[in-house]
Amino acid sequence: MSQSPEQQIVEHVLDAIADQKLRAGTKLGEQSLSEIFSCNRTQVRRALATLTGYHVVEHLPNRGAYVATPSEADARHVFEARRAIEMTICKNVVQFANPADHARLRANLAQEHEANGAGNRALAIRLSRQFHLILAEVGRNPVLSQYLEELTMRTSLVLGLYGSDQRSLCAVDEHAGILDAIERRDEAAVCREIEAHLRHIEAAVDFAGAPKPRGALSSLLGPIVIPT
Amino acid sequence: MSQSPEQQIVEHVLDAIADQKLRAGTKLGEQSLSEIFSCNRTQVRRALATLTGYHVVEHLPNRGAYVATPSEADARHVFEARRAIEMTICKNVVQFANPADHARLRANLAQEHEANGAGNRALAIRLSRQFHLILAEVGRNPVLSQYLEELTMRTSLVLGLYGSDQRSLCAVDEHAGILDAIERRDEAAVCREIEAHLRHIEAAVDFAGAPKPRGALSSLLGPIVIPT
DNA sequence: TCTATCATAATTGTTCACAATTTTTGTATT
DNA sequence: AATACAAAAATTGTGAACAATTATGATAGA
Repeated sequence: MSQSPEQQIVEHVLDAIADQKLRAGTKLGEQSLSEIFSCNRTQVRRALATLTGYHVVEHLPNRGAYVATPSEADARHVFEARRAIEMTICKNVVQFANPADHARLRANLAQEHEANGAGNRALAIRLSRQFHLILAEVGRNPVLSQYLEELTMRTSLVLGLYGSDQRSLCAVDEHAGILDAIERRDEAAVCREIEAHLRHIEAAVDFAGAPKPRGALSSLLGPIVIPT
Repeated sequence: MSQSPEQQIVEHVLDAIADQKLRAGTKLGEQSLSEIFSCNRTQVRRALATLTGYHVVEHLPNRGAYVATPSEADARHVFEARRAIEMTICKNVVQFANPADHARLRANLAQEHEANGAGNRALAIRLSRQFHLILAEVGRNPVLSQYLEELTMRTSLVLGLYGSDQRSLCAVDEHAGILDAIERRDEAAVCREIEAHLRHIEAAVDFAGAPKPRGALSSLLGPIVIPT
């Protein structure tokens, strides 16, 4: 039932990054992780290698693994890649989306609104990312889905590192606009809006401001403490 | 000077796949590889994990690693992703390319012509792939470059698996047309031509024909036999 | 007080032996 | 012959010990 320790570590770290609980620069010590997830160091090692492949972890030889610290250039490259990929995804979405898909997106949107209303920032961020990932699924191209998963992760890292002004969260309304256009099957509008949306997010990033300090690993990750 | 065994294995396997010497379905045994590259099995293991991350190797638990066998759907998804990514790359190329970049592309094109004239199919394929990778470099977005590297690899796998009629090699002329448009800084033309080019390659793939048989590992890879 | 040096501790990297699983081979039975 | 079963061989997976490297902290000298 419960998956392998390796997958567990990968997913927990990804979640923690997406939720901005794990910040850029945080050291991911092998021993710490093996204790937190009560598993062998070998499996930690593999998980870290996988995360390094996703570009969300940087591996310094003999010095350990750290949550990646993307530069401004990295960030801009990630945003450009997102525009390229999400544009194509959206074209597919307009073509393929059925009522069930629409419902799924609507449901996510409602949750997003609710989280925003309740001031639950962490949940709002997570649901916002989720919206894009659902779009990718509906687009029915696993290759693009996988790339977007990686890119949204890296985006989370950027937003956590450089921060963004408060308006970026109001972008929920942009999601609503995109979804409306999708239901109208108005491809041109969808493309226009998704691109604008991504540019707004990028514009909201404050690269001038000093990168925020890194957090500590501590018990941010998996409180999977088995009391035996 | 000489890189780590792990990188060596990764690059040799990627080269062999790009050159279509290693075909889809070929088993990559850990022992065989460790003997061929005269290194530890651990390093083979890591290399195979990396290749799995690139989607060019499939890992079946307890059964070993095999050169991936993309389905027709996989292939179409890869081509669509390529269109999305190379389109954006090309826009950047038109914007950023300087005379040195033009020269680099011209040089590659000349080699391609030569290889075709000499009937050196393997070299022609390699140079054709190279052309796209140089474009990516000139586009100056490492994120897109890396994705394209992976996607061209997977394309090689597809072409090797399903084969393509002879015309696909004549596509060299399309490269020439693209380069011309780049030098004219005609963005619209470049985009139109690169998309057409990619669609031609996809159209040339014969999915109806039975997948070609897999090859043997044998000594296809690294003849790095150290006679001691 | 600051810096340099050295010993100690902690962390990462590598190797190897053993366990678990799958594949192959051989044999017997129908 | 063909199939089913069982033993043997080969292959993959795991864990732990050992080596190498880096970080830490104490001590001595300026």
